[in-house]
Amino acid sequence: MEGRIDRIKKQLHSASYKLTPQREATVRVLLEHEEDHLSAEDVYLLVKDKSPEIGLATVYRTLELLTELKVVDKINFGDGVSRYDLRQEGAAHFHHHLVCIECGAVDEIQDDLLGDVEKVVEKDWNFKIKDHRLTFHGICWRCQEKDSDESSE
Amino acid sequence: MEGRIDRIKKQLHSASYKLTPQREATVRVLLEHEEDHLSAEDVYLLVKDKSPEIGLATVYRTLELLTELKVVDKINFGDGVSRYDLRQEGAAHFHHHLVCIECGAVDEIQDDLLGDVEKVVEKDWNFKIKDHRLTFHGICWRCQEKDSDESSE
DNA sequence: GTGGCTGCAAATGATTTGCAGCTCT
DNA sequence: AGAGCTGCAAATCATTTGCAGCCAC
Repeated sequence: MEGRIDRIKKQLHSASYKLTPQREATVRVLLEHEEDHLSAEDVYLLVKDKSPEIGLATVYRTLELLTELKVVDKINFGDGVSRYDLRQEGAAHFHHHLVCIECGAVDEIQDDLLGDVEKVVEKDWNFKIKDHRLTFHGICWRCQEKDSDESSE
Repeated sequence: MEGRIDRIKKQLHSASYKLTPQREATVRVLLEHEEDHLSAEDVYLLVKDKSPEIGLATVYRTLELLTELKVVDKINFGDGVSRYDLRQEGAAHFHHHLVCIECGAVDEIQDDLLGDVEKVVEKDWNFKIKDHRLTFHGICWRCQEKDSDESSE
């Protein structure tokens, strides 16, 4: 984890930004909650536990900065808030999401499933792809089990 | 177009809603701008041309209603606003989008490119897919031409 | 001592809501 | 007269911005 912070620090420096204590605290929260899909408010509350003086605006500014540097991706699942998701280090493309319409859980798919699809799009639509967003909405495995338990009771 | 309005009217009725003049005006605007990706404000301004008494809140309420009935899909391209996109009649799945990061244009792909990918997700992640969102970000064909023109000048 | 960075409070902008009035039956 | 629907204005919520102070080099 320290190594990862160091690398993010270098990324900041090479874009002439500093890793201030507030920024570091924010990054640490993101690293500690890599599996989650935190909103700015969520991040703010978590950072506040460790660094109570931090302001919400600073968190927003830091998240914006990290988005710009492609350390995180800003995503939107259709509720009113933006969520921030750490990129896998070195990942060429953004991972995909499975959003459960019953329980709201969000799972990640790290595999790149779109290789073939992207070739088709680049060729047939003459579109030079830089990034993508793919989200499936449906029923997660947990809810499928839960549902079949209930119906058999 | 009249047929389509009739069918939407039936959909509303079967969910015990009425096709009021304001709702009809809103639906007509959506049909006339099927290619576009209008925000609520955009729709409001266009409806206002024909029916100046309409209120913005009514447009929001109508768009919400149409989303619930799956007549339109609410989408979000990462700018702060929701956009509303008519579903193709009878389409099992939502179409895909190509967002140009240079000019902002949004093109649609109606083909279902995800058939194989969905099979993999359903099987390997045990996820029952109900819908999806796929958006590519990159350079559209128009900007690619424009860019190469400029560099050869 | 200057520029980057911060916290706070105020501003903004999209969307939602409360409510009184209207419409159609 | 009742239910559904509307327009308006006010409220709400996420996010952004202005600004004075602070900190590190």
